[in-house]
Amino acid sequence: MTDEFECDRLDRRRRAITDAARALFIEQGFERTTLGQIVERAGGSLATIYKLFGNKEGLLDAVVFEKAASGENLIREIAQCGASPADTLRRLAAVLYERFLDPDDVALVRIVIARSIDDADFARRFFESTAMHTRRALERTFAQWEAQGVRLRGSPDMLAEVFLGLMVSDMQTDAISHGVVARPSAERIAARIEFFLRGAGLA
Amino acid sequence: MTDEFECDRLDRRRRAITDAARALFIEQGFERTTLGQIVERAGGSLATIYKLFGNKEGLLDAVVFEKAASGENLIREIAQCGASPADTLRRLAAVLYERFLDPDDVALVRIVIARSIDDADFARRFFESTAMHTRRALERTFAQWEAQGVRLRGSPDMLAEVFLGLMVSDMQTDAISHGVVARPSAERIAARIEFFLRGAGLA
DNA sequence: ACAATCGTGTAATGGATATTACACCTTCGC
DNA sequence: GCGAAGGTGTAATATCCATTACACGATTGT
Repeated sequence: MTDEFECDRLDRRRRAITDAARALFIEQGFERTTLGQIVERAGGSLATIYKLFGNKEGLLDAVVFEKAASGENLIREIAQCGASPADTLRRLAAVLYERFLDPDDVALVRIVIARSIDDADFARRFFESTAMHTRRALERTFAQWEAQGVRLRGSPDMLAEVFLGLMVSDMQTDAISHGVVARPSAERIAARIEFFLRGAGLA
Repeated sequence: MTDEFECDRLDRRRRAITDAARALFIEQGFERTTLGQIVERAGGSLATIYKLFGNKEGLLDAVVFEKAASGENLIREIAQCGASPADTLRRLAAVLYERFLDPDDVALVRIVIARSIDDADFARRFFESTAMHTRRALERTFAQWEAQGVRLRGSPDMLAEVFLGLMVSDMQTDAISHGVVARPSAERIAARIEFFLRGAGLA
């Protein structure tokens, strides 16, 4: 009896392996994680990993890009709710913060940065498939508002840069400081958004 | 005849080694750089490295913290020129950008992040000895202005966070993206400062 | 000039781990 | 049930590099 979730045994194997690999990479980093540990946790065998992913780097690739769904859709959804620009940005900030401060995400970013020392192209692809899309989507949103008659102080691309910079710098600080700095409180985040709205001429 | 710049041969040796190590770390990263390469470039021998630095990590430590002079003094100097808050911040931004976008600095930050996966404490010490000092110095500057009667929108610590966030996010983006994103033009930077001044109620 | 101190060059040592090879055994279609 | 296709577990292979050991030669103070 073939379960519909098991139609392809290889798919299940692939999943089990990437799940185990992701967990181990997040715990220990890429270099410290041995293929042996992955097999130990996921079952299966070394040979299967090589068959499915080519080599260890192929496995990292699969892990990183599997969850690299960009914030693009997120932004589009929230932007199309029809709320005022200020409210839209407030809601957006809350959602993006949640995402950017997720410890697992931060750990993966750390890994991408570390890996990028040896493989610059890897970092570029990652950046393109995540932050770049998010930035462009936000830029389009600002441009759209402007086209609808909203007066903005600053160009859409500068504003997108700054807005994301305000969100992301905490994640990046966290990536560097490894938890020295407490994550910002809700009040602190709110204060930043109001700051942004003033700067952009929206409040 | 002992040259005054050569009073201690060990000091010269130490310098030659850290110079070679820094260059190689920046070029190739920490892991890929072998002690053999360092000896090859600096002369001397493996035994000397172990005598002076204990082990490979000790050498990285020396390299990273030797140039980790914080932006603290910089901020104090510029803040005490007596210019208006707005002009002080404009000048500060120019100087900090110069510093944060230096490719060698970015490469070292990448290395610190990579290393922090295995040694969280290393990252913490780095962060404390650099960004943390800069942040506190800026915070004190804002507080001082407030004490002198300047009206600010937002608390000194929130403003310091945001100001540095605006400066630093580019460096960090660069660290991640490995040069995908063009570094901001002077105009772009200027636009950001004006944005900050509006947000802080200084313009 | 002398001897002791200390850096130098070379050559082990030792451990870790990605990658491959190979001989079983399980699974699935018929 | 049967046989082929393909996972599985184990055990090499092969390399790479930090670290240590050691014997030689240079430098310095007297």
